[in-house]
Amino acid sequence: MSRSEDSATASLADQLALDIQKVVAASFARGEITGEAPAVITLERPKNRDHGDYATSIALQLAKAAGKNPRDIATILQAAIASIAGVTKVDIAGPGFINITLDRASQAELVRTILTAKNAYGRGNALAGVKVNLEFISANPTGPLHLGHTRWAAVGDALGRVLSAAGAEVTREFYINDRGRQMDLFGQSVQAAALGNPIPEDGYQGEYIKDLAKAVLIANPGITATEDFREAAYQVQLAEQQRVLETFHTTFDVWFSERSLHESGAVEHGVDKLRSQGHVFDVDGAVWLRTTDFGDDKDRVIIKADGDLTYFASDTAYYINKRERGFDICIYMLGADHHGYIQRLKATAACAGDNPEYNIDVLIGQLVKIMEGGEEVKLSKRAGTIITLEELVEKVGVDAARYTLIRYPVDTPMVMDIDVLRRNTNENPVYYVQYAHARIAAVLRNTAELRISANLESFDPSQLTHDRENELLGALSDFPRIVASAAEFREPHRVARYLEELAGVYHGFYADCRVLPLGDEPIAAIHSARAALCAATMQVLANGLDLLGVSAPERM
RNA sequence: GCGCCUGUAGCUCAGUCGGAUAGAGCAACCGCCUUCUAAGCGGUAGGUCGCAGGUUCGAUUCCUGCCAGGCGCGCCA
Repeated sequence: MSRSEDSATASLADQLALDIQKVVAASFARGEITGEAPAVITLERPKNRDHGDYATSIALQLAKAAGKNPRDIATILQAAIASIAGVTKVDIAGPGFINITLDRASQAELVRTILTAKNAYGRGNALAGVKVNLEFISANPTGPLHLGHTRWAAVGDALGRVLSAAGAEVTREFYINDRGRQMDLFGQSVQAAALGNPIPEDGYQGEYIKDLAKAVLIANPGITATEDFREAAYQVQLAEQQRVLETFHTTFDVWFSERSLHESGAVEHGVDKLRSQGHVFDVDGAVWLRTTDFGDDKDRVIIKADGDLTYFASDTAYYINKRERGFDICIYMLGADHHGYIQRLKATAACAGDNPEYNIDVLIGQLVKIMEGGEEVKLSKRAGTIITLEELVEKVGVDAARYTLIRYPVDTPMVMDIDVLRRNTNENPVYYVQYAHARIAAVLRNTAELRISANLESFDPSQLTHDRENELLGALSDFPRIVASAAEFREPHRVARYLEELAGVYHGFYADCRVLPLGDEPIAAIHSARAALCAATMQVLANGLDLLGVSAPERM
């Protein structure tokens, strides 16, 4: 990543890595180490506190090419690393790890960085200038949003925020499947319900169809044609989806209608474009795309022998349309039952002359199971036992629902236990994190009352030398790279896990480091330094929760 | 049959440029509120990282094969 070049935002760790790189390069220049100098030095934060603030395994990596023992390499570098500004100790451990301990006061300068940057702390420029189209949910407008959609509503929205934080220009898009057989069945079902006829065999059976029928009749008295029912019900259902998503704090920039794709001639345009790239052919009266040129199992039909367009035709046209609207990266978030689409979508991109490794990114979300009252709630569309987004929110609230859905990687199936999410204990991680935020808010209310300054004017970093303070500073310093990696890997759950870690570290600090003076103890520099550290922590918790679309309460 | 995902503590799960003694929460057990929010903190116990090979200084992580579970393979949408 290119962040390290930017000295204004370079963290202590980035700076240290650059300094070590110079030290290593100098050693190569003097011929003390032979082989090739590494292009970049990676630092890790050791799990064990005894291993210093940062560690690098560079000596182990260089040993073989240099024909030396890794510990000898480490010894060669030791003194020079120790002379880097801010480094207080360099130890060689185990097979040749170099463990580096930094001056605590210089680490505490981070508080200044955070309180100055405020809600910009954590933002980066790894994706600066990149236009991203983020498509998620894309439900049929033929019914309420259910549990599977809800996972994407939470994760997709959070990913959008994370990508923006990494500097990308993000457009969130919802593709409305408002065309084809499902829509017709939908229209017929609503019509039948409105007229009191039996709903067609393969139609929509859910209870909500009756409600839709009622709403449609009230708004359009005298309506009779199937088409009119379809259109009226479509508008009501779409508006309903939009309303529910709003309550879930998930927003879209573009609601893209599949119909508009056909009406605008985008499908023909897409076929032409693919044909001009040489990947379209005709067999048995149908028009095909040779996706097998790019790893798909079989070629795909775009236009059927009877002249109708396949669903795949819309997909290809839509992709090409996105690219022509100027998006560099098109991210698709699809359900587990669509994993067969990855190959053909990537092949489509390749057929269009794009780089399938860069221009298109398909994420597959696995299923969500629901537990309630100790047993799994069986979900079946046919039996009408689907759980809707709205019902989930009624049961557990927006924050708990969003947070829980986001904190797991999407490619693993997950289980939501409704009973746990209703509990206000730290079995429920969202409360654990929010509580840390509220707890700090309470502490800062108290410091303000005692006129203890949490301001930077009076901030003295040399006060923060306690192990707990140092640990907290270390956790705060991780935030920017967590955000960057969440964006890079499209994994917003990393932010949630990080927040749990940070909250835990804060709670530990709180237990051992008193912020307010005890009894008639006079107010001293330590109190205000700790107050500033609390304020910095609160800022990072708030920034992180904001990336997840979860509230950061001041009182609980 | 082919393809995608998963297999880590009793349970739910973290753990990506391969790194040191594999982590968290819950459940179990033992402690900590006459001064900041106990929705919290500290401690004990709990593991053949599905199995078997391979790659190397080093593998839960990368590769191959196998076993188990979930999902999907239409000129349907």
